[in-house]
Amino acid sequence: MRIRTSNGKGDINQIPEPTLRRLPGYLSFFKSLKINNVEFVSSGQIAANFKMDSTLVTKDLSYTGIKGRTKIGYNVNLLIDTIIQFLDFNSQEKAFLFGVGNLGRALIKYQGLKSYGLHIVAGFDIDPAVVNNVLNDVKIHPIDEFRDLSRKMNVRLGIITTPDAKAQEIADLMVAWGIKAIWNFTPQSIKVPDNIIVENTSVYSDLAVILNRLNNQ
Amino acid sequence: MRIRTSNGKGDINQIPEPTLRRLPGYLSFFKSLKINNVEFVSSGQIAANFKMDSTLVTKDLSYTGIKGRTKIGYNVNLLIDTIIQFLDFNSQEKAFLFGVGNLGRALIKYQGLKSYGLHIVAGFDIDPAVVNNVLNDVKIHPIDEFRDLSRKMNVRLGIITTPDAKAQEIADLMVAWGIKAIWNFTPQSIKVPDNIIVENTSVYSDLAVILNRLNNQ
DNA sequence: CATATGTTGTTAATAAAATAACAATATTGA
DNA sequence: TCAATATTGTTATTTTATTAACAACATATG
Ligand SMILES: NC(=O)c1ccc[n+]([C@@H]2O[C@H](COP(=O)([O-])OP(=O)(O)OC[C@H]3O[C@@H](n4cnc5c(N)ncnc54)[C@H](O)[C@@H]3O)[C@@H](O)[C@H]2O)c1
Ligand SMILES: NC(=O)c1ccc[n+]([C@@H]2O[C@H](COP(=O)([O-])OP(=O)(O)OC[C@H]3O[C@@H](n4cnc5c(N)ncnc54)[C@H](O)[C@@H]3O)[C@@H](O)[C@H]2O)c1
Repeated sequence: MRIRTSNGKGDINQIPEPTLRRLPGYLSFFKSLKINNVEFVSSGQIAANFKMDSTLVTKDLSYTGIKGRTKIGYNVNLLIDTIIQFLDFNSQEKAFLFGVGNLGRALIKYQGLKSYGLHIVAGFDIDPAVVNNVLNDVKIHPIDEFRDLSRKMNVRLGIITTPDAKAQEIADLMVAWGIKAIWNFTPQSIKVPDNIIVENTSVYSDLAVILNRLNNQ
Repeated sequence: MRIRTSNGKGDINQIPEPTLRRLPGYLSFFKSLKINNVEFVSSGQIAANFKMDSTLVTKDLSYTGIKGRTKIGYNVNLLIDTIIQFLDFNSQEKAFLFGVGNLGRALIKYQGLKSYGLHIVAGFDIDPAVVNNVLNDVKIHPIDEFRDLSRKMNVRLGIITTPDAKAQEIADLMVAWGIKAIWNFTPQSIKVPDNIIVENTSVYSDLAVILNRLNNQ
């Protein structure tokens, strides 16, 4: 699911975004290999699993700094550790989530995100029916507590799962109170200063691709 | 400018996937313009909203066949209608959803998907606590009713929101009973015959990008 | 021990996408 | 009416990503 977002880059040897996006998929595959007690895996085997070119796998993995062994392949445990390290998936980045509705609740309840580096530490909503609830140890606060909690907790990442129409006002609030990166699940494009990182997750883009493939080929 | 209507496999003028993925974002923007009674919009204004190059906007829109007016821009209503038509977002493609947990429930309950061409017509689960429930007019069935319902309803699209470890077995079942396209929300890569369309929605890829931007620039 | 072979990892070639350049032209306003 | 100009839409160029080619080499095998 991906929409290329502009990002300031000073680093000339930066990892290509397509590579970055493929790494979590590799990781998931390697974890399942580990469960099946597979010790080594070659770029060819990885490529076959994802129906892609093996040289692309090699190139992708080389960005993480991992070394394979000729005629043997890559050590699965090492692959897992290296990718987790490379992607900061053990960083437990703290995040605030705004809009604890259907999707917001699913994200908060989903424990899997923790092993991919994300720790949602608080939710915010305007609906009295959800405010002050606790889901999975995550407390839901009224919006006006954001300011104080932001100061206290030093959170850099904010997630928007409010209705589309509220996305911009929440984004403005986030910027005002020190959020550095915004993960936007609404289809609405939000406007923020250049130094703020924005990542849009658009299931609609995926849907567009699926319908196009179903109907036009 | 050439109108590109057919996107068959052999067609030289097939729409690039990046373009396809951007169209729903444009659509959302145009809808908000319509709400604000904006009648015309130029590629420059669109580009400014998304912080992108205006020629790319022009190119993207040209694939849908829409014509702009020099010095005026594009008609907003026409843009909306044309993109919806182009993306088959009024097709109400029927879909089965497997695994009515946190995420599956959110998708079923989310009415917004209807205006993006998707109509989830039934859910399937193994948990007795959810089987036979009805969410938003969508009934949850036990897995073993899939075969009969599949025959009856002629559904082409299947959604996987089960736990990761079950993704492959559900995919196999789908293929066996005639599903043509699979939308996979698990990080697990699934193996299916070449003629089956697979779209993976990976929030982990988005997360990888966010953490990379936060920590490495 | 020596040779054949599978695999990595690098460099070169190709393909795809984004950006730039620019020509055509409809609209505005003097 | 006519020149100035904003905007589309095409073609060319540049950039980025993928695929191909191949050299290096560790391992297995005879
Ligand atoms: N539900 C899904 O499966 C799904 C899938 C893809 C995208 N989305 C997107 O996610 C967003 C939310 O969808 P949803 O189905 O969870 O909606 P929802 O209506 O269930 O939840 C929205 C929540 O936001 C809260 N809210 C409203 N205004 C707020 C504000 N100003 N500040 C804080 N909270 C506020 C509401 O009280 C509600 O709890 C939408 O933009 C939708 O397009 C949802
Ligand atoms: N929850 C999220 O926000 C979220 C976000 C991103 C990705 N995901 C992915 O979505 C998947 C589901 O996540 P979740 O949080 O909804 O999990 P969940 O445990 O809440 O839901 C899984 C559901 O699948 C059902 N199930 C189990 N085995 C099944 C089978 N063989 N056939 C049919 N149904 C079966 C379970 O009964 C349960 O209702 C996971 O792979 C997860 O990685 C979830």
